[in-house]
Amino acid sequence: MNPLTRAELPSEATALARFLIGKLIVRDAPEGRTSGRIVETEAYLPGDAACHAFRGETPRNRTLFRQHGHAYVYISYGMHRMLNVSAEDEGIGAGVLLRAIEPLEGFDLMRARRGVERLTDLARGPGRLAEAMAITMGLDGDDLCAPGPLWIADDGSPAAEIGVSVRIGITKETDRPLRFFERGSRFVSGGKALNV
DNA sequence: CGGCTGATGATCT
DNA sequence: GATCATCAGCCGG
Repeated sequence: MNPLTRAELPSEATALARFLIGKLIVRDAPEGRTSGRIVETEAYLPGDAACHAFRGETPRNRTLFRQHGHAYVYISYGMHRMLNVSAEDEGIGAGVLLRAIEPLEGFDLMRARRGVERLTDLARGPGRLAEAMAITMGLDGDDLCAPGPLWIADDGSPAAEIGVSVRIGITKETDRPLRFFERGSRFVSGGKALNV
């Protein structure tokens, strides 16, 4: 398991969203380590009305404007946290939403946090992923390319076959093909029709 | 299964 | 005051 450096990450949101499929996200918490293979992402681009950065920088979305490879965390529907990766150069607001992982380490910790047993229910969907990985608002702004509580890595596993679809659950710019996923994975959200 | 709905609060207008 | 990158639970077929 090799930590990813910033230089290895594409600094364009669509390319980064594709690149992250099959990579690892690792959470080192006081209770222990949980990690997973990223199997589903969505890109939110500069000039994209669905992107939180669309109306300019605010206190909430400021990490979207940081150099690519920082964690942008926010709360959705008052209760779910979403984990994103800032995607472009300093000053350009764009991000990649992590929507699902295939759990690799810390199954029981994830089960305890989620309150469910089934492996495929632990981190399928962005809210579930964040809960399983104990993503808190305190992680907003964390550098994913540096040692710390949350980081990304490559385990050298073969490149997955990547499927593409429109993004899920948004109300603007609904026709853009900016959702990426590992084809056929049981750990992808959105139902059978959305994993081919 | 698929479809619908209530929960719930930060954020911005 | 409206909006919202979600989820679990419930209902019907």
